[in-house]
Amino acid sequence: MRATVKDVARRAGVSPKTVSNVMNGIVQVSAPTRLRVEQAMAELDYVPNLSARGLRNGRSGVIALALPDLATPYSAEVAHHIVEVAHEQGWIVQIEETGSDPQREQELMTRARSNLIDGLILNPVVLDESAVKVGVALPPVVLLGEVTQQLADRVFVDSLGAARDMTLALAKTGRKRIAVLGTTQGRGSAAAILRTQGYEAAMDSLGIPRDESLLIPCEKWTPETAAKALGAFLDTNPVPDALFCFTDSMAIGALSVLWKRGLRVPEDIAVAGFDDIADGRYAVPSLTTVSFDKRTMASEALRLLTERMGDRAHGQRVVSVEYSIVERDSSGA
Amino acid sequence: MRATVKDVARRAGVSPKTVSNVMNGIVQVSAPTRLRVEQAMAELDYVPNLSARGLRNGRSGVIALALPDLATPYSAEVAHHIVEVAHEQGWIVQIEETGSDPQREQELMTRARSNLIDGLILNPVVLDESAVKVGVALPPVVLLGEVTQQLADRVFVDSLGAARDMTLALAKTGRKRIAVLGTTQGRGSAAAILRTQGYEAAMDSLGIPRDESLLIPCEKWTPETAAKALGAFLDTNPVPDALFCFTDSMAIGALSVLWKRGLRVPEDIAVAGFDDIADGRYAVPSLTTVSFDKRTMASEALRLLTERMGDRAHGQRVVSVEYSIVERDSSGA
DNA sequence: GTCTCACATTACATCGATGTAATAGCGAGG
DNA sequence: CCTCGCTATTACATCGATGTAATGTGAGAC
Repeated sequence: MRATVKDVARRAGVSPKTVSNVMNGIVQVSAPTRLRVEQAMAELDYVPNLSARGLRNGRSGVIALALPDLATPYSAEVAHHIVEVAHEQGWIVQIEETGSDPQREQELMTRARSNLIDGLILNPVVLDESAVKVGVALPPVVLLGEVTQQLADRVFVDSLGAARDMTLALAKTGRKRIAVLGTTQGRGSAAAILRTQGYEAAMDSLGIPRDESLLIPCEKWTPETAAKALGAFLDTNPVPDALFCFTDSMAIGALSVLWKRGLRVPEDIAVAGFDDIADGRYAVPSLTTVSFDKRTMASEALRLLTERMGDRAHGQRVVSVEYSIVERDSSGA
Repeated sequence: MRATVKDVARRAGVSPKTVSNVMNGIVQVSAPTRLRVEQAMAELDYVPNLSARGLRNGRSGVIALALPDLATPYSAEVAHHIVEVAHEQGWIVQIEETGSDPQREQELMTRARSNLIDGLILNPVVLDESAVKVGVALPPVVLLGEVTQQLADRVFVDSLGAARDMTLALAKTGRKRIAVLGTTQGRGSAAAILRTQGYEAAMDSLGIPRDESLLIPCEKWTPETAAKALGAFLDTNPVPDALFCFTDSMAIGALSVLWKRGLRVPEDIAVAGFDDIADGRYAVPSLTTVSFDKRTMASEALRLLTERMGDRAHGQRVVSVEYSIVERDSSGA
């Protein structure tokens, strides 16, 4: 059986509450008593029961991280940084995948309210509208990325500005027929809309007439779907000068298709992505992309969350993470 | 304030225990009573407090997944499948990163014993020896992958066999100077040792004399380190016919270096990896690799874990997941 | 009509840690 | 020497859900 405060107390010859006081350090405990208790804890190999503590305190020390799909390189990198930062601050991280299953969102919210978690970092992609349920009965929530409605604290990268700057960077070398991959028809994700707008803003400012046919739709932002979408596009359209993919994952799928078709990157067509995932650096050719510090993103998200948990925050706060255009071989800089 | 069993009981005109009985369904509850209780739960938007339940039951419904680094594509894919399978079975998953910090392992074990988790799935890489601490006072543990000592239940892919088969597959097209990337000097990870042995077994059976210089060491299995290691190798050695990288991540780093040096894959050199990560399919050229079903791996790991949690398991059990050689463009099949 | 027996329901205690309020201990000032 | 006042420590109740043992309720058998 595992030791409890009671056991430690008995061994140290004090009351359970004194043991608790030693652990929490809020109430004064005399040096000799503290020493005896600490020794007893060590001897019994005492480890506090977090369920009991959570029940009593109403806090569990656990935060949840909800992402669409952990296997996506971008999500994985974000998760990595959040877990790392959270651990440094003593938080335990629970993973929730929202996937494509809309019911999962409901379960997630239910679980979020089951008191096992003190806060939630949510990367909404499919579930913009579901986030509406972020109500008063829920623990604090921080959103990651672009959204259509501002419903909670949020950390994001300026998709519109970044897409505009990337388009301008591609145009810099004289390329005019610039296509984008990843637009959505009808109501799409906030990121898709904003990145498309950024692209169009850049084309407008360059004085290049808009060409609807250069908007290559791709609902799911994966290499598979991107490859398929680009393949279909190339079957019926002339090759553009440049291709701006809305994520690096899509760009990797695109590079694969271009290579298979014998199109040289960047000679025949420049390619760029968004997110600066690790794989882009080792793509063939290495991928030009929109880069930002995911570590900063993670620590800002955690800061917002913990501040709100401590009731030291009011109103909805928004933190923008700086981005930069990183030009690698795929755009022939 | 959130509703508790007491509130639900009051509203339904029954005792708290009856509410509990309705939820757990072990004790018989008459249909009308059950209905009243369920209605009351719905009206009050009742959600059970998992801390309280965990305290009372000694079970939290949470399992931990410990990986070296969540940002690694392989780890991310494994995590994805484990989270997915676990969620289907109603488990909550907590993520722990063991990283390169050896002290993290200790914290991990401590946390594992804090009763917030009912079981642990551990992917040991750096921490073979630390797993020794897997003692009686710990919750059930399942190991993922190769280890040097059999310390707990385990799910793995036969690294030696797979490495042998891959080497044979590369040799099939007449290639004789086959190098491997990812060997370790001195005591390395179990996987590194076994894959090296598999390669050597294949070379022996082919009657090709061993050539120590073709063992390219690379301690950390990342694209960065692989690229560096391969670059250094190529600076001082003739180009081999084929290169078997011990992970797909390393292969991706390798492809990048080969391309930068103007070496054509597979014409000048065939390349293969191990793990069948999604990116490999979209590498340029697409990557030949050792493939296995990660979903099966995940569900087997969870099966072993839950069986042991239910005391329905004795002795140390080992499950081997089948692998296959998938030949894509990088080996010119 | 009464007695049994089976089953549904309840009162109470419990899991482990900790806040609250009361107590014990001790030194200084009158 | 006694009281006041401060600090370290303790006893007890509490968080919410659930197992245990006891109680209540009904149908069926004689």
